Amino acid sequence: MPELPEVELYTRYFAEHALHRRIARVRVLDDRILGAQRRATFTRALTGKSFTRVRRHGKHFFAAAGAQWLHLHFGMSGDLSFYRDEQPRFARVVFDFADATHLAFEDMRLFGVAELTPDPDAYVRERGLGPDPLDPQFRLSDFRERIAGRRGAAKALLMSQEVLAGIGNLYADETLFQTAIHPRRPADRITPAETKAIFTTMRKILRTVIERKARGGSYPSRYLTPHREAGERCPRCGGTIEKTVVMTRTTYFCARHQR
DNA sequence: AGGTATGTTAATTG
DNA sequence: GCAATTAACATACC
Repeated sequence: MPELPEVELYTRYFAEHALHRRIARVRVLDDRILGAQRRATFTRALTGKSFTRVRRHGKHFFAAAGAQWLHLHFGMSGDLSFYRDEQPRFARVVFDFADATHLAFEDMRLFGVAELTPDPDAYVRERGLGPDPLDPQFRLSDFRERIAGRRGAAKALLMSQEVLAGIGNLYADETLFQTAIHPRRPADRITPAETKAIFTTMRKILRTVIERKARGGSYPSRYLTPHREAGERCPRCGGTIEKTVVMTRTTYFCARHQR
């Protein structure tokens, strides 16, 4: 599930519950979640430490502990659960704190990763991740430079983590819906005005969704997201929502106002 | 039973 | 050679 807004909420959740508690024990319940790292390396580095601060870049989460950073990627089904008694069914890594509370990293489908990294900035650089759209340093001019020369589908552009870090299938569709751009439009046929609209609208969407979800709310009714079903009425123009596949991903759009 | 799922990457194609 | 596309990954649920 998680894209940038959801990972932002996980980050806040982690900061609220898991910071400054002594890690008495680290339990890895399925080694496949660790990627290339060895279990002993992972558990040894974190045991006895405590998480002191958190960071997020796109869909990537980092928490400082001692000299290392815990890096989590939530894949398609990752989630966090802070609890006292009931360990979640799909917990893959559990941090047992000294005060008898626990934080579980759950991931049913195992596309996620839990690992250590010495430096989040270096990680982002080495991975070639693009800027976080909500970073105050991120400018329209940066965005223009990053998309220059690209020819693929508009949707592929927004979903590329090298262009921008954090947009996935859902918010790519939502951004294109609100800027009236067809998901298959070639990137080199997006006008400068549309590029600016994407830049502004995308960030507004991310901020709005974070705020709404933080208060336990749902998506605005004029958004595409609550109408992600073929045959639904478009809340902007009254057209019909269509379902198709773009770059192997299920895509919803309004064939009347998205061109 | 089969298709589907809000992600990433390795492999393949153009 | 580089950019764009596709296949593969693992698992539960409708």
